[in-house]
Amino acid sequence: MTATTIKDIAKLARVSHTTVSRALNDSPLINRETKHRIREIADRLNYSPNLSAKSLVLDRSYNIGLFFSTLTSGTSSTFFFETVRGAHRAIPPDYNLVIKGIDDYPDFGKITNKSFDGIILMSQSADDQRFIDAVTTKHIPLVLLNRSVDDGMLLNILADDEQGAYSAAQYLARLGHRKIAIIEGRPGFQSAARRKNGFAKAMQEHEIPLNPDFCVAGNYDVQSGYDAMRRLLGLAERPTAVFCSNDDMAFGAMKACMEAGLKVPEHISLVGFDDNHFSAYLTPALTTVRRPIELISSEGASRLIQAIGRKETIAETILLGAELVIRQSAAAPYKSVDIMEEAHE
Amino acid sequence: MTATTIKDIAKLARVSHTTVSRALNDSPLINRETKHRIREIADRLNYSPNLSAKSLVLDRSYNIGLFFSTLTSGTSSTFFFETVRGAHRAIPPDYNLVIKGIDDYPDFGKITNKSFDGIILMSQSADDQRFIDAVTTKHIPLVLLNRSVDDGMLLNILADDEQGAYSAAQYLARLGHRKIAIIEGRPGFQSAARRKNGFAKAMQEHEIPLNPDFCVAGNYDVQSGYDAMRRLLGLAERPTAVFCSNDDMAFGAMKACMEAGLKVPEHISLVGFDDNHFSAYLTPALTTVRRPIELISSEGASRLIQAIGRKETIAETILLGAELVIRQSAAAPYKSVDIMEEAHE
DNA sequence: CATATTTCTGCACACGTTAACAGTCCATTG
DNA sequence: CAATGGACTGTTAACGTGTGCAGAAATATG
Repeated sequence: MTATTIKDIAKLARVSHTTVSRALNDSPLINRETKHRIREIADRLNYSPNLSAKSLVLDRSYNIGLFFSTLTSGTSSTFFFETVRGAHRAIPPDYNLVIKGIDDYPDFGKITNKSFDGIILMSQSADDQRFIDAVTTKHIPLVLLNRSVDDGMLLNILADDEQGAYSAAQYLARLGHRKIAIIEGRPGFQSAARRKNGFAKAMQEHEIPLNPDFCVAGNYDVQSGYDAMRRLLGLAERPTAVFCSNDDMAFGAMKACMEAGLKVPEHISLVGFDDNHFSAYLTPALTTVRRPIELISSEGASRLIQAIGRKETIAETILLGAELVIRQSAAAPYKSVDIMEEAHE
Repeated sequence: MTATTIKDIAKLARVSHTTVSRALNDSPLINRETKHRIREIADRLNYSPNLSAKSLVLDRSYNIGLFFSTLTSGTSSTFFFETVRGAHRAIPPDYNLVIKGIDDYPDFGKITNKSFDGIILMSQSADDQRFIDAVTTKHIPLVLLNRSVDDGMLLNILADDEQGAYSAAQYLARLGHRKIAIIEGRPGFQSAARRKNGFAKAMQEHEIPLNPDFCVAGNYDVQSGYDAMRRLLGLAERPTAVFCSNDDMAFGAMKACMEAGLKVPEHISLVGFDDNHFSAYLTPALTTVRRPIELISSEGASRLIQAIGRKETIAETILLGAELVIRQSAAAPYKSVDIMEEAHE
């Protein structure tokens, strides 16, 4: 009934448990034939080592913590799924991928180098800094995804949000838009700031002044995109194009447009960010920016595994390119088309 | 540098490590003042118990495995997210929620009652049976979500798919539709079969014969919904309403309709299943069936925790109601409206 | 043949915790 | 005053592994 241990195997093989341990770990000290014999017995008994005992003596937990700022809200499901999947893919099967929210912990005392061999933090808020400090002072290997902290001591991996937003905004400008609005991301999230920066940079290069009325708040929720769009449509002078800081908000925005009787992209152009699972299947299909979340996550996980093996920490910031995906939700502005047509005639 | 242990505390408090252990576990054997003194020292040293050592002696891993059939494909992100979130919510913070795919394991030898205190299986395929057998023969507490196995020994928790599909199909019939098609779920998935059953039952009650041309295959992907719809639209006699076995496929189907110049719900009615995060924000908003995934998962997790505590297994099948959410993607059929209008005049 | 060397195996302990059992001390009882 | 019992605390072993060191056996070396 109780699980078989190396001692059971030792008895059957008439050797000491030490020899069994060595044989199963393929130590060069053990005779080939003895190894063979022991392994066969182990197989026969369906032996599987007790991880707790191993952990205790080897000082490794075989746990990799995948932490999110919170699991209760503010995370989109596609984002979550891709992150988990990326990490899962890169982690050897003998490790446990443990999902946690930072807000599970009243304090970080219980997080020790015994409980996690390494931690992947999918960081979504500047509030995570306390957590980062706690983890680094305990010398637990850490990779930080999605946000950069130029601590000089951390491995950061993130999408180039600024460049991504820049290409999206530039695309709108090149289509001929001059009245371009932005629905911003959740306040306090670094990604929100970076995307706005990229947007602003493109505006500046095209010599389009940043109209404060055209910069409306959002929080990455579908609903907030809907609300923000209604505010924009209530303006005396409406924008002809809107850059939404993520796809969820673009969904909401599109809904608001349709309710107002506006056709996308004929009357108003929309661009999103993230390339959600569903974005290609909207009508019109959403032009957006693809952020390689799964790649970020898997890259982070495999670097973490490496760092654990080598017992060294690497400090570096890696930006993975975000790529504009052109579909149907953005087109040349109404007016501009008229003007061009008139010019042709 | 090395973490503090109860022995360190013992030295400082001039007691034996046993006393420390008892004090920290709030044993009634220890004097109040002694407890106090010891706890203060423990706090001061930021003591946190070594979980591996605890696990070894208590024979509990503090790991709860959350298994999916696979993590690489075939799982929708909202489904995944809600499942994880539900389990996470119900599990005490000192447990680790470990995410695994069944297909991570070439064989199940490494899954022992030492590695998991309990297992939650979000089962999506009949192929999971081998896994279920392996887990139960090892006497690891198990709850089975989303599928039922009337093994007599298992706790099953799932949505009442049949009833849900039945209400959706009945709704379409009551709207006046007679030419109703179904886009089916992934072959081999029990949910696919149950939904089709519910659909068929409603058809039967309304004395609508099941037209084989109107039963088209899908696999729960957006793309498969799109493809299936195109097949339906290519039929000589088109359906006036389509029940899609999940929302993802409904998305694809809606896209196909629009491309064909058909308006939803004016020309064709669509109903989905799952109530995805985005379904309410489609245009038209999708009428669908809400399946309480997060509730299923959290209910399963808390029952599992209970079972682990009491060291007993409960065998039961719990069906949680799936509820029709009426929005805008289904309406009375074209023809029927005309007929009714003529009758009124 | 004696000694040195290589090859293999076992003893004993360690990891950090819990728990059965055995004391110790003090107060209460007869 | 001895005996009994209650309230604590300590001794010791155990959980299942891995590892330094010592030792045995086999082989090579002189």
